[in-house]
Parts: sequence; structure tokens; C-alpha cells
Amino acid sequence: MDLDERKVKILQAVIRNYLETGEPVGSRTISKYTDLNLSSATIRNEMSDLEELGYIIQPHTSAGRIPTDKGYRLYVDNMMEDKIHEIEDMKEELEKKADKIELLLQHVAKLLAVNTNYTSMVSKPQYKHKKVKFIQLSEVEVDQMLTVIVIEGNIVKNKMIKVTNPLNKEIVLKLNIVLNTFLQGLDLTEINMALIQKMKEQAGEYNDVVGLILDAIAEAIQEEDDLEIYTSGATNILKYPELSDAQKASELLYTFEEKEQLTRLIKDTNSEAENHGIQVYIGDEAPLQVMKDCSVVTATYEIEEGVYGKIGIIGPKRMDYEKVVGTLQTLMVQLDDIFKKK
Amino acid sequence: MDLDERKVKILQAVIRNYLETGEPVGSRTISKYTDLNLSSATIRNEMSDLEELGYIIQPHTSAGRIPTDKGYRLYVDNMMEDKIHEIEDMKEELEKKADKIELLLQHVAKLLAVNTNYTSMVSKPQYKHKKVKFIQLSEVEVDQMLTVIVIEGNIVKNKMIKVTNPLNKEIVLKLNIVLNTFLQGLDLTEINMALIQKMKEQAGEYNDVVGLILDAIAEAIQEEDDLEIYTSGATNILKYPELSDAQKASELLYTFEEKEQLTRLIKDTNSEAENHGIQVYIGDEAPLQVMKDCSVVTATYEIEEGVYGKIGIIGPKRMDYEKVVGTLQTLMVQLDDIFKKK
DNA sequence: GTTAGCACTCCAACTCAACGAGTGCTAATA
DNA sequence: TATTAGCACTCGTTGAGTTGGAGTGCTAAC
Repeated sequence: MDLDERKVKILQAVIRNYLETGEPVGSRTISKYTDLNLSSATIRNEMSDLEELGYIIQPHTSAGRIPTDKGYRLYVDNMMEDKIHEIEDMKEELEKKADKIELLLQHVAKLLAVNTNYTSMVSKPQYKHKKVKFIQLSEVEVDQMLTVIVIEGNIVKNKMIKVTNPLNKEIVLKLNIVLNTFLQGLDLTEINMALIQKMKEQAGEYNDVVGLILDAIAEAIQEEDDLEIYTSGATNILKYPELSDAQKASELLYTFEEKEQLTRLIKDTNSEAENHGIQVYIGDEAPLQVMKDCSVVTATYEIEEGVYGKIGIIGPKRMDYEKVVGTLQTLMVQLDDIFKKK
Repeated sequence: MDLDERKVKILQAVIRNYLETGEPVGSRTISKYTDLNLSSATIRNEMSDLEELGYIIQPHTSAGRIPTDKGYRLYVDNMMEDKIHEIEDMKEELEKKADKIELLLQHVAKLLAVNTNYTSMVSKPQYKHKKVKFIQLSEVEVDQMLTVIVIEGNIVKNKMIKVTNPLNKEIVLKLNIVLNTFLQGLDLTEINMALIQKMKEQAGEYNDVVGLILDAIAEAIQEEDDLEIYTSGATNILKYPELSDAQKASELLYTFEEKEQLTRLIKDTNSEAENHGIQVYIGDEAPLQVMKDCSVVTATYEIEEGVYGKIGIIGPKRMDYEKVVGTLQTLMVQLDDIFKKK
């Protein structure tokens, strides 16, 4: 027995209907609401076959059928193929816009969630080797020095430094020159003891300030090291009865609040993501145990060669896959627009 | 009939027990687990009185009693008086520590939530008249200028500005001097057209850059204008059955996710808060309709004269008030420590 | 004033039957 | 041979009793 066209159509109908209602769908429903013009009895036979093939399942003997993970998988693979290709082709060339990127991504997450009624997450792109691009030391108050550090990707970090004895303008100028000539273009691994020693020599009696600034740089780069994730619409999962029983909902919501599990998810999917397109994880395929009753759709965006982040949707398995993929797509276009405008 | 000491003790016992169990408490329980040495019948009589006085209520005829809002109010007012005074006395003198303050407050929120098992919120202190303290323009790349703006409270903002024709070092120096001499110490209302015109004159052919920088300043100050709120432990509310029915929980969680309702709450409680101490809102007293089944405890902290933020706890009405107030207190001490150390 | 005792109330949990949606199977039909 | 009508069967859901227990109010005795 194999999967002929009619079976696929019936499977499609079952899935579509189940996506809408969340209830098991019976043969009579399919018979009435499709243009196949088959009696419920015939549908029953076909559905029986589909069950044997593992695409649908009965939650209990006298209930309708619901799709299995395998069924969803077929649906996604077959019916979405076009859409997915479409998107893979449009290589988003996102202009870097590092300051305010947090707000932007938060906004993206929000849009995603509002448009889909599912939960969204967006990860901040990470540069692999964070290089120092520019350092500036300036006096804000007599004992307060401001260190501005710009790292690769025009990410700007600030750190106030308290000094006990004030530095005069010349010293500040000199320190700025020393700092920039020594450190520009280096990442953390390249700033070694020998280098630090030399800088401190040049700084003379102000070597303690250099120490503080180096700490600030380390801190700034370290800060960028942990993958930041923005989520939105976490409470949307409560809209789907199959996910909103106390136990499950609580675990899921907790996962969205404490994001460190999500970073694992992002990292896991990153490593697999040789193709930088859209990926769909259904049920147990999802990289996190808590999401075993969910589907996860992720997309990768690149802001420059090798620097990319993820955007994703988490929702029930009866997720409106077409819409989700569509939304991810439009949102990428919008992202593009925003980046280009600024 | 008035509220004698024994009635208060019984009321106390009812509330304490209800806080623990979340179940209506009966006369027998009180009789057994207090040192009053009264039979359940006597307790029954007293409870009947307490009900008549409006401190407790029966959810249905043959059930135990649960405290009314009035009951909780008495409990809080009477039994917490000492604690509240204690805290009002300890005027927290929080040293300002503006950069990284976001992380710090986030941490505070987390600690609060973890310690209490309720939901916490922390608002960022706001300066009323945001004055420009320091401006710095520097070249990061040939067409990329970085504007650093420090405003009152040592809040640092950055903005990248793209220029079409590069500025040489002298021009940058000159612009920095112009910007700082003209703008230092001013807030948004004081930067008027006349001033802007004068600055542009001084900037000569680079007046467009001045325009961009002014925009950046406006943006930076605007950004600080909206009250930022950090929350933690939103999912904790699901631990309390009386709050975790689908409808209520969903609304509450949504409120914590979309924080703009919380800003209203903070602002409302601010205006009332002539006393900068701890305030308890029980049930309908809470400033937000969604929290009508909750209690809200807020505390005000001051980082300098007139600049304060709020920290607060939202939980079920059967909240462990003593613990919450205690935790708020310890956390304030910790906050103090952190500020002083740095 | 306190307590023991008892009748009463009412919720929660359980059982049970009726119902209905949906199935599988068989026999008839095109 | 594929499709369909018909029917018996299954099983979860719903709603109506039933019961037990926790808790109360009241009364009479201490």
C-alpha cells in the first residue's frame, strides 16, 4: 500500500481541519467539506490506510483522527516546499546597525508574536571574534572618567571609571593614543601580558587607569559573549487548550522567562543549520524536552558574512505552518527595509 | 460587639493558616493548632462574630472561613506595623551607579521573585529634568562618527552618525567644544531655536552634523523618559491555584509581559506615595483591575534626593506578608551594599 | 462563659446510564 | 473493482443521582 494522491489530499484535509479546530476530525467531516466527492465510508477506508501508514492516529477507539508527527512532517515538507525555496533564495543582506539593535529585535519579536498568535523568539547576532575597534577615554567629572569602547559590529559599550587623582587633558590625550595604537583590531585572545606590560610602561604613573580600562574592555567583550534572546507573546500558548494545562503551560512559560534554555535551543539549531533557511521541528524533533508537544519553526538571518541570528516561533503542533513561514518571510523583508533606511 | 484581643488572635490564626494552605479553615483546626485552649464550639461562636464584623467570610455554608480584604487589611496594619516603621526609618542612601543599572535592577527583580515565590517588579528611577552633562563626538571610521551623550545620573547614550564628507581632527575638536559649551547643563526645554541657530553658525559648513547630534540628544533623553520596568517570576503565579485558572492567569501573565499597564500601576502608586515606605494593596485596593484577586506590596527606593524607583511584589491575597516585607527590606540593604561597594 | 452533642448544609468525589460521534465490517450497487 | 449504505459496536462526555465528610449553628448542660 502506498501513498497515492487521494490519500495525500485526505491527509491534507485532516491536517487543515485539525489546525483550525484542535479537535480530532472524523470521516464525515472530510466527506462533507472537501471537493473529493467521496462518501464517509470511502474516507474511512482511506483514513484507516493512512493510520496504518503512520500519518494519523486515533486518540481513542471511537474518535476521529489527528495527525502524527510524521503526518505533520509530510505536510510541511510537501506543501511548504515552494515557500521555503522562495525564502532561501532571498538572501537578506542586512546592513549592520548595532546601536539600538536590541530595540529593533525586541520589536521584531513582538511583531512575530502579534501576527501569528504564537510565541516568538529572536536571538541577537554574535560576532565570533570580537575585536576592539576604537577606544575613547574622556573626563566627565573631575574624578569620573568615561571609557567608550567600540567593538566589531559597531557595538558601543560604556564604563565609568573613578579615579582618585584627576588626569589632566594631555595625559588623557596621551592615554587615548596609547590605548588605540596598542589595542585597535585585537580581540581578547590577542591582548596578552607582554602587551599590557608595554602599555603600562607608556602610561607611566597612570598605569592603574590602564588596568581599569582593560578590565572594562574585557567586561564589554564578555558581555557580548552570552547569546541574548528576546521573546514575545509567551502568554499566547495559553490560547491553545492542548498546551495550557497547568503543568505544561507552567514549564513552557518558565522556559520563556528564564531564557537560558532557549540559548541552548538556538545553539543546537545553529550547529545543524548548514542551510541558512527555515527549519521546522515537530514534537519530539524539537531540541528541548519541554517543547515536545509543540512545533518550533526557526529562520536564520545574516547581518553580514558569518554573523547571523535566529528568529523563531513556538506554538502547538497544529500550527498554521503556512502562515508562520509567511510571517517569518515578511518580517525578514521588513527587517531589511528598516536596516536599509537607517 | 467589638474586636477584643481573643478575636484578633483567632483572626490571626485563621489568616496564618489560610496563608499556608489556601483552603478555608474550620473551627476545629483553630482549636487544635493554637495555644488558646478553646473548644471548636467556642471558636465557632467567635468566628461567627468575626464574620458579622466583616473580617472573614464563608465561601459557602458548610465551609470554613477565609479572610476578607478587610481582614487582611487589619492583619497587615496591626501585625506589620513594627516592620514597616523599621524600614521607614532606614533611609536608604543609594549611591548612583548609572551604567549597568539595568542589569542590577534585573538582578534585584530576580532575587525578589526567587526569594518570595511571587512575581516581582522593579522600576528604574527617573530623573525629572534630564540635563546634558557631557557630549563627545569622535571618528570611529572615515564616515562613521560616534556621539556619546552623558546625561544627569551618569546615564550614557551612544549614537552612530553617518557623514558623507569626512571631518578632520580639528573640526571634530572644535565641534566638541561648541557642543559642550552650549549644551552642558541644559535639559530639553532649554535647548531652543535661538541656541541651535547660534551653534549652527559656529559649526559653519558642518552645521548638518550639529543637527544630527541634536537629534541624537533628543532621542537619548526621550528614551530615558519612558519608565522602564523589570519583572521576574511571572510564572510563579501559576503556583497558586486561586490565580491559575486559565482566564485570570492569562490576563495576569499578559500584564507582566506587556509592561505598559505596570507603568500605570507604578505611576499611580507614586502619586499616592507621600510616605516613601512600604505600601500594601489588597484585592480591590490594587490600582489595576487585573490584580483584583491579588495583593500588591510596593516599596520605594531613592538613589538621590527626589530620584526614586519602586520595587514591588504581586502575589495571591494569601501572601506571606511578613516574609515579603522582610525580603523587600533585606534586598534594599543588599542594594545599598552593592551601590556602596562600587 | 464554655463546651458537648446533634441536626443540618453543602461541596467533592464517585457511580452509572444515556447519548452521540465515530469507527469497522459487510453486503449491495455501479 | 471501487464505492457506498447500513448497522453493530466502542468509547469518551455529560448530567443526574448518591454518598461521605467537613464544617456549621443551635441547644442544653456544665
